[in-house]
Amino acid sequence: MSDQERRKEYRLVQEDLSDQEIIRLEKWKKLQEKGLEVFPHRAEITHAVHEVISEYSFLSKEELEEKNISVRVPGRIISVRKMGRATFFHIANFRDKIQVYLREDVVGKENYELFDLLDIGDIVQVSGKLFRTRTGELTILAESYVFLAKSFHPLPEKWHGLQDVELRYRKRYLDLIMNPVSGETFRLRSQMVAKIRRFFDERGFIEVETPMMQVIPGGALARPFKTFHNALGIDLYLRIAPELYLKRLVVGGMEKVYEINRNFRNEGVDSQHNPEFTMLEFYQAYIDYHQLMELTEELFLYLARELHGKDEIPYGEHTISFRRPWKRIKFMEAIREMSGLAPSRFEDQKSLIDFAATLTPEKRPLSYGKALDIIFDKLVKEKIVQPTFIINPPKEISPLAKSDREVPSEAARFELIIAGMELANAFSELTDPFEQRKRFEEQAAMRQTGDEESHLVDLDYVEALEYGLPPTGGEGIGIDRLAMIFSNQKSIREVILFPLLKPR
RNA sequence: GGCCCGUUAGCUCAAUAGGUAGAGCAGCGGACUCUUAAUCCGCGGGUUGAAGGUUCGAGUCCUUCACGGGUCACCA
Repeated sequence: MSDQERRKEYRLVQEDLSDQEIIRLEKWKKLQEKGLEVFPHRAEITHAVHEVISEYSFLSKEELEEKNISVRVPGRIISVRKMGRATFFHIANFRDKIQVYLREDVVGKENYELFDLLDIGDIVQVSGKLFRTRTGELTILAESYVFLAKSFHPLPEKWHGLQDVELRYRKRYLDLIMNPVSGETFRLRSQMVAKIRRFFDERGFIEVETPMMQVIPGGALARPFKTFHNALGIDLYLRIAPELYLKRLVVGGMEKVYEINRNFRNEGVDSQHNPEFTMLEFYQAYIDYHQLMELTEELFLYLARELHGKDEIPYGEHTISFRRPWKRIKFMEAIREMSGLAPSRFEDQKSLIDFAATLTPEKRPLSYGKALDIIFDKLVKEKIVQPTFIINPPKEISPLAKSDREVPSEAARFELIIAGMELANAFSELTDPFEQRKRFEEQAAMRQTGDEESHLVDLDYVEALEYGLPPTGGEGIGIDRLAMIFSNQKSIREVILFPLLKPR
């Protein structure tokens, strides 16, 4: 058969086949001709790779010989060292690997030669006895092996792994096969989420799921994605936050409630933002935002200890300490102390607003509160490294929060900043239905002036408040960013398995 | 969306000043029964992201486009 005929016959997705791919397809055909099942249905295994390691890696060479342990382990071939009539190779799964020793005098000439039809990347099951090599590595002395799956494409280079960032995101499976650090990051994320659930479950919270598709997207200041329901003939929005639904549940008597789920915001993509991201929101009746700060400190310290066994963790150039108590500083003081602006700049509100306007391309007139928010974001946030609660921001940028009891222009709210990123946002929830309605109407007025991120009026939610929302503290924590902190990653795309990319 | 950078063999990267596109890994053939980036000998592998342009000659210079990374803007 000519190369061209082969290329036509083998219908791989990728149309131009390399020599290496044709060779792999030919080898696979030969396996077929030998009567081997080329797409087997199941494998009878005794251990996964990591189970062999966790159960037996502490046994010495002598102990292994004495115990004579047989295992049947599946894995992907990731490296091969052939020396005539003996071959060493490693099989791997996720982030664990184990060596296999294949000898012609053990498996027989025919089975040994069959190995020539296998390639790096193929998945096999190896049966044999555990032993230690001269250099002490735990190894399976193969007595037999079974073909489980063919890899028709060559894997990336063994030493450097897969470096191309775009390919790592588009073909995450290759990243996971080749780069152990990546597997470790996602394992840590999974454990982190499990620990968060345990933390809240142990404190009597119940986990719920609320609508992702909403008629009025609320609970945050952001632009939504729009979609359409055919049968009902209505516009729907992917949620920007679960907040208003969770508070309806507190009205209904769920006094401690949380949700871990996706939010969608129709905004830019960068190292700290993905259009869909995972958010933890929790609400506890009868507590205020000061008690939420205590709870937040507890949660983060618990996670640091459970995931890393210590109170301080490295993040880039820094060491972040979760030791309590964390710094608390008023929003306005943070701006005065850290923005680098001269004290005289704060004497005149109008000139401050004009200055803030120079920091943003926004053409609309800014309110005083919005101007302060911009100055905080641009000049202050990035300077904060250690966990810091920024408390009492302006009320007008906090339409769902109670006012501070002493300074009514301030909100009973905090934002948690770590490593220059906003990790959490929390407040004493506004429970007064009349005030809530007024705030919504003010937001609606802002929308009239062109602010697309202002909150929409949600009278159904106001009606829920009219039935009585107890005093409640509520908080949202960005799970992706939290995973960044705990896995020491600088880009949100490193902690999201399939970040949004333009289609190829 | 603006600006800067990148795109060369399956992968990781080279290619002085514009002058015949190379190496390592991977692959193929051979030697080799404790190797682990195995080693040794030999061989094949490319529309240099796409399309134009300048030039005797373009991976290299110019223009446009595509995708990605960084940064700024919006935002958590």
